[in-house]
Amino acid sequence: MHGNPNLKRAGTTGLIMVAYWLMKSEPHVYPYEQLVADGSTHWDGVRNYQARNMMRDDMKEGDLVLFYHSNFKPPHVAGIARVCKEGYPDFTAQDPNSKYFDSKATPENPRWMMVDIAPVMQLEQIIPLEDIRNNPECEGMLLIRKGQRLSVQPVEEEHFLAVMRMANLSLSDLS
DNA sequence: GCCAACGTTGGC
DNA sequence: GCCAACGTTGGC
Repeated sequence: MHGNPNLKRAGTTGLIMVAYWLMKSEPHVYPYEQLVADGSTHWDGVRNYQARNMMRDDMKEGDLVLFYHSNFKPPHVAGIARVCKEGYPDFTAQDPNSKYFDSKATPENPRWMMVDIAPVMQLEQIIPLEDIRNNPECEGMLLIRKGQRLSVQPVEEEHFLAVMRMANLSLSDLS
């Protein structure tokens, strides 16, 4: 039960092993601009076991993240982020004053986990969901699978690179 | 605002 | 362990 056996962590540069993710945020709640203003943030409030498991087991420091704005017209990728702190307990689950409070979460069994992310680059032009859906290079991407609603999801390298190309970016632009 | 898809809960 | 009911997600 440890780690995702399907997760590829192939080294793009041959030196640094990076995996890719997509994280959804509602811009009315927490937009990419806020991540830039904050410098980094803890990704609290995820209450889905699949997403939790990925944050707990699979997301590593330096992994790259497509920061996605959901519940917005149009829904879109707004920027690139990176994981800057690996999985640790989501303390909001143990805070009775938090809207994410979960009475089953304890210090011994925190139940929910989170990672920290930091901004890497805001896209000069957002990439709308529809453009991703219409891009043959993005075929098979979880984001555009019917019924898919995971707020944290793995992204294959070829798909990450395809989205980057849509933004006229390459990996070297991120360093 | 609608609603399909999905995850969780809880009775049995 | 099944599954109906319910709540949430999130595109449209």
